[in-house]
Amino acid sequence: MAESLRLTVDRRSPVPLYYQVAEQLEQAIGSGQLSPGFKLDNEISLADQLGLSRPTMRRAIQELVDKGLLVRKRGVGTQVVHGRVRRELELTSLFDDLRATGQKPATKVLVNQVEPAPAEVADELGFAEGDEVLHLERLRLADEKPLAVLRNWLPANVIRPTDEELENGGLYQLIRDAGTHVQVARQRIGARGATTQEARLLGGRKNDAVLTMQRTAYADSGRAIEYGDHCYRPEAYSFEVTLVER
Amino acid sequence: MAESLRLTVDRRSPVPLYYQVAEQLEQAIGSGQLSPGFKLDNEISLADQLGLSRPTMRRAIQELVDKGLLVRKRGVGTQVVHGRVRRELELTSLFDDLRATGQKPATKVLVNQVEPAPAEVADELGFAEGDEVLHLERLRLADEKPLAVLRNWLPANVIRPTDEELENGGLYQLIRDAGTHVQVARQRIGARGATTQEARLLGGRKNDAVLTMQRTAYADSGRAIEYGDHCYRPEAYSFEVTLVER
DNA sequence: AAGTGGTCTAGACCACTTT
DNA sequence: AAGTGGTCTAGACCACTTA
Repeated sequence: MAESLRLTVDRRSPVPLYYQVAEQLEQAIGSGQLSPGFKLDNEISLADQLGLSRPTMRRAIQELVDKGLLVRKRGVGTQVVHGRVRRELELTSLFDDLRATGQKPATKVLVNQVEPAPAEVADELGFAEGDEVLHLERLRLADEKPLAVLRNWLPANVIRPTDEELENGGLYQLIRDAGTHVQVARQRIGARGATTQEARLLGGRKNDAVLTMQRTAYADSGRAIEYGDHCYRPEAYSFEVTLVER
Repeated sequence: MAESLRLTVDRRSPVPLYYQVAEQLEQAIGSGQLSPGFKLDNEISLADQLGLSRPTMRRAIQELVDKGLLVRKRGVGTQVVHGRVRRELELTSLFDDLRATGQKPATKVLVNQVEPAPAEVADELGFAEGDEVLHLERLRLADEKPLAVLRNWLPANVIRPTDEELENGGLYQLIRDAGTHVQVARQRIGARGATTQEARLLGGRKNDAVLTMQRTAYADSGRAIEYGDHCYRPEAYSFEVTLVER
């Protein structure tokens, strides 16, 4: 089957070649230009068409396989996955997520102080109990409606934001601005009934179901940079994950 | 810093070299032989020590970066991530998960019949409304206690299990046994209050918080192979995800 | 300046699937 | 037998970080 795409690469660009190709393929799939089930040319042929080596073309394809947009089968070929493409869970903050989807995020700061780490927090961050940590509690709103209660603890020497800084952007933006790069985060997602305080903040009743997420994030130095314990109004928020068999 | 590890590769083994190395590194991290914060030798040195090319060594390291066990930083090096390692969300069935963690899984079959696809299901599977699908409803128990209500719909020609087969293993095992390889699954995780029926099955009350998961799985042919709508007792189950910035 | 990971090449051989 | 993706090599040059 012939390729109906016009892929191009710009070798003067600082953007990696594999990334340029992956982006164009992703866009072609997202726009429907490549329909579900469409069979791509083989890797060597595609590489030749673009003037790339096979490993580079292969890496471009692998990016989309990892995202769940393409499937590969040895001896057979590479095909576009059937089914709709949804927005993925990424290593971005809720604040950025909301802004990206056109909802108007807002933040109300409830707690912003340095205090000794509670046992659970010290455990998650790899600290000793009682070491000083920055404790944040925020109510996150989207389009003026309460969405989530966000509790976070950070090592005291990462950031010291003002309430105003917390109201104007996401936590991860502040961490990035401080020159710290978050590379890995482990999340545990669950559910429970809302506490009285949570229900009041979120505008529901005690024991209403809330979606919960506990997260520990690590900087590229390998050290723990943040522990978060969040709860969300489940009518307004859910997590999406794509799993790929490798 | 010198490497304190004894990594070896067996070139006669059919197991890929990068995978052999990744496995040994993962085990060394998991066993504590490589402590959090430990700095690995650079890629070229490690490759030389093992008699591998740099791309192969690099791929071994990348596997563990993707799993969130290592972090890399250009100009600096590769380090073991601080913090505990948890079991990951993988493309396995709940049944296998439970067995792997030593809990005794059991299944009670509630529905096992072929019927016309409801609108939502047809939409998720990419079928026309009314096309025939296999509809399953199961109550999953762990150590004799109810854990989850599992509702699944599959194209009618994938499997036709007996109730007994469903009671003795996981759905994914049956799909694999039928020669179908599941490569990609998209999951949406949320929460809500239990319905009356769910509360009765799970041994709770109506409106108790339940953790929910909707999943669409795709075979390596790219076609949708399963849609599932599950709910879990949140005291007994949660999802874990590792996010990696690439 | 030295060392690190990030990208890229141009091949090679193999395992698996389909014809 | 032909075609596909999976693995692997032995280099190369570059960008970034640290000293």
